[in-house]
Amino acid sequence: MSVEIWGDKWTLLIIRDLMFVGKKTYGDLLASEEGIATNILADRLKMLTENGIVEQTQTAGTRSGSAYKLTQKGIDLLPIMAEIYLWSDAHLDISDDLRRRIQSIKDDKAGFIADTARELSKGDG
Amino acid sequence: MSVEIWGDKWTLLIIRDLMFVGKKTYGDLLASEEGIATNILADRLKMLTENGIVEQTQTAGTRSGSAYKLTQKGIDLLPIMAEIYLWSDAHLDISDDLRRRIQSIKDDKAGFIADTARELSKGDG
DNA sequence: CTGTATCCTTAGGGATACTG
DNA sequence: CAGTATCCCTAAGGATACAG
Repeated sequence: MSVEIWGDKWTLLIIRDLMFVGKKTYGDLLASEEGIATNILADRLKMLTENGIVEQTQTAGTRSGSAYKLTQKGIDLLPIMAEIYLWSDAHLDISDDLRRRIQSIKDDKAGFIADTARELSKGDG
Repeated sequence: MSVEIWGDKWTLLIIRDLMFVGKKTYGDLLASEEGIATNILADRLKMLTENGIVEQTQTAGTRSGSAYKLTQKGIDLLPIMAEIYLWSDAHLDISDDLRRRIQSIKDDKAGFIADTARELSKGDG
């Protein structure tokens, strides 16, 4: 039951950041609000890459594949994340800001997922 | 982002067992395929209870509230679990048996969720 | 900036004995 | 059967120095 992904705090936060927060680089992810350690971040990115959920952008020529992005398999996690947010909205004490952003999921879940997925797929190869 | 729940392997498995496997008692849960330790199980059940996701059935008079069940808040996790299963079906190497059971979610997700929720709510007080 | 390597500490958790 | 209490040990992970 994909416990590797759902049984780890940091993995979840990385996916969130790549999916919704627009983070792309190692440095972006490192600067997460929660303060992940460098070795942990590297370890999780490796695991996610090995599992085909994340990949490094190869802009062929650009030195260092510093950018990460979700693969289609990773993008397919969107419905799960959306449901997690909806549940959080209903049952958790969250910030007004987050609640406002969740409103767009409530307004049109399918649309939100489709739009976000399209955005994440930009420039896929 | 409810990292308590989604960042812990055992918590996820307990919810799964209560939600889909029909387990109710401490002993049932203890006998999980994955082999949870007694102290860990007790700890997680306590955490889930404190978070209002699980409650002990009080059959008023029956000694020892040995049965656990999901609260409404816990039942509301159903859409998330359903999406996790759908994702697993699409992207993971799972058993034929599990795939067969997921088929019923694919056939009618809303119906599956409604039916399961109703089943879990039986005898709520 | 993107990682890798090491060190060191703590907490998670397996095993198991024990209690109501 | 339903938990609690201990013990012990490994592994997760924070801090940080180092490397490409």
